[in-house]
Amino acid sequence: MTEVPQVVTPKASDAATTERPLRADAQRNQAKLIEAARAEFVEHGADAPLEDVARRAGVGIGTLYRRFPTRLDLLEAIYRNDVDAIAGRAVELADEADVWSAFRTWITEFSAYAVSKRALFQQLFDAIGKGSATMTHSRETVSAAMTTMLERAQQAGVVRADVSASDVTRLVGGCTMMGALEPDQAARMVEVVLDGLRA
Amino acid sequence: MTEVPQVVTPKASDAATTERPLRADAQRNQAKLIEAARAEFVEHGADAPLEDVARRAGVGIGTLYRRFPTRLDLLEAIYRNDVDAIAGRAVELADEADVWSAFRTWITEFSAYAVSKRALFQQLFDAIGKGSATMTHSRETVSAAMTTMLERAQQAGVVRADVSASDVTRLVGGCTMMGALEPDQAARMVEVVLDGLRA
DNA sequence: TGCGAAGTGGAGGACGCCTCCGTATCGTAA
DNA sequence: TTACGATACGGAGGCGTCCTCCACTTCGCA
Repeated sequence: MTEVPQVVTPKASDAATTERPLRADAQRNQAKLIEAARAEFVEHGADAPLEDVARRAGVGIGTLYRRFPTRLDLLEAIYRNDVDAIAGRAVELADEADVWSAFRTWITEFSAYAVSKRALFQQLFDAIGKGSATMTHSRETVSAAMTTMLERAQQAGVVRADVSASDVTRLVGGCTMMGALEPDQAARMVEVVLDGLRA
Repeated sequence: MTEVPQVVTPKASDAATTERPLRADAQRNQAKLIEAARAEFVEHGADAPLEDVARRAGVGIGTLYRRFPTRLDLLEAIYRNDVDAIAGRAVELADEADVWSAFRTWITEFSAYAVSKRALFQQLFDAIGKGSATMTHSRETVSAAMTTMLERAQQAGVVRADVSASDVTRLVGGCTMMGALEPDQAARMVEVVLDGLRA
């Protein structure tokens, strides 16, 4: 219900490291594992048995462990995947004729997603540190998407011109990440922020 | 180093429930278990084997499980214990001649403790919910201690009069609980707050 | 001092974690 | 197309932790 991401981008080898790409079957399995893990973690919490994840993905437990040596690696992969999906959603929404509605939709989806995964983020964040490649990637990706959405909305004159992308990120982040809020309370706060942003 | 609490108050049956008190040996074991669990969790993280906790306490694993059916129950007991210790510390400090120094010490210790256990709290909080007896007890106890410390400091004229206990709690809480801060960064923020509070 | 209630301890079954290596599949070069 | 090394797969099994269960011990009241 608050699940935004579905897009499984097999992800071309990103960083500088010159590793040869995964074999085709391995790539398929990796994608299946991420998908299965997401589903399993949603249904049974973030410490569902990894054997169940492997079974659901239709691969052996050994394959899971080769690709994701720890549970955290799996969580990290899901997270990256989700961040990419959120950015992808911004691209999709860029086609919408109603610019305000597109902006509004994106912010709402983004924050709903953030709320639903707050505890998970905290855990990841604590474990891998804010300097990690994943966190940098996440910051940059979200920031780029936010900039795109915001600039379009500002050029169309539906969002006030005196706020920056980082302001908006901080505002929305503040509504969703701090404290243990009820989802609908966070949603109300986001409504207020959106109201404040509208030109 | 950031470990404030040592006081193990065996805790008279608190709520309304008319349960007969624990037998003396059971009470001793309960205290030993809490103490051992605290030590074990500090040394090996919050998912140290419960068998080790039992061994360290010098009791059987069965005894541990009878008293604390889940790991969370144990964490909860430690937390309650700690909250009581912090409140106890406020009482101790009420004797200090230098009122400002006492206030400052208490706030510093309080926040250092909060920072050191932030992740744990988050976990507990998410698991048992803010309406739980433990959380209510915690809120009330801390609030009472804060009120005591603050009023004394205000009457002595060392802390500005226009702030309430809940303001201060929120300020300090804000420095310590939000985001994944480095301990010394949090400490600096607390310094700033203290500076702002001084009359 | 005796006796029932309360408490204890730890063996053992269940279950999840993770490794290891024989087998299968891929992809490239001829 | 074949052939062959590199790459990847699967899952049995060893290990460690969880948690239950119940025969035995201890407490504390009369």
